[in-house]
Amino acid sequence: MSGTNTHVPAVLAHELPNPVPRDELAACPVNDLFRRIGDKWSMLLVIMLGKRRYRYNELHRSIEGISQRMLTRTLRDLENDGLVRREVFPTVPPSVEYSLTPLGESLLEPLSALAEWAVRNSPVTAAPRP
Amino acid sequence: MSGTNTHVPAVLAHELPNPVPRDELAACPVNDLFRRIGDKWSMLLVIMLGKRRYRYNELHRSIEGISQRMLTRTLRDLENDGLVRREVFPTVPPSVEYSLTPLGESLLEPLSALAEWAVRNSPVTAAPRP
DNA sequence: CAGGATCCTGGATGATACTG
DNA sequence: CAGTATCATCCAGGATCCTG
Repeated sequence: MSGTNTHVPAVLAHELPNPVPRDELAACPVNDLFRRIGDKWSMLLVIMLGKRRYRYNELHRSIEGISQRMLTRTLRDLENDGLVRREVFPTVPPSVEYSLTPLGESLLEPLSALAEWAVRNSPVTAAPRP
Repeated sequence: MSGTNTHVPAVLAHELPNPVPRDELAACPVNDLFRRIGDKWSMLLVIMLGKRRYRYNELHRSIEGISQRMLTRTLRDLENDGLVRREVFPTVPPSVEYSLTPLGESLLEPLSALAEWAVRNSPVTAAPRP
């Protein structure tokens, strides 16, 4: 992380064109990242897999409220994004293990900065939205 | 705690109960933060207001594709979350200026860590999703 | 066990028109 | 200028049933 902080990172401080075109918006790595892991379950899965590897039904049982459909879809997306590794063991019945890739592990670090901020300011931002 | 974990933040490394109950999920500051700024426009607005203060229509013109409805709603939400300050000047016609609160400014910092990660790994994660 | 296939709904977002 | 109000739309996500 940056010791001497230039608050705004280069990509963000970088002059935004005026008006900000839709393509530019879609191309922004930060917005892109958020669109990928900003959904309902991605973050939680990255966090859980950051602790240890899990099997499919293990995740399904562990996360109350997630549907099979969404668990599968989210894992597939994370896999396509290179954050999660899926390993199939040809046993009978089959078993599949999920874990973080090195890229996924590396994401935990900047996530921690955001997490710490969120924790530190949770009293402030805890107010429910209308 | 089951181990020494350098990169996983306390709140994340913290033992997740099994199964993870919905309340716990909703109460997680990180998930909560993402639910607040993880929408389509919040991030961009925080970033833009991190550079300078803007007036309403100035934002409207600057951000191609945003509707008045969403601009207003997003600004209101950010204001309620204490990230954005709204100042009304009783001129005729009225003018309203938006800027970041100190809290909003402080968010730019951890955001930068995430942004740097996103930029550094954008080639990897740039693959379009199906 | 680890999914795939379908159907369906609510909430997020957009479009448009109007106003103090 | 800075919004509000209303209607329309779209899709993430859930529920359910099925299978190699």
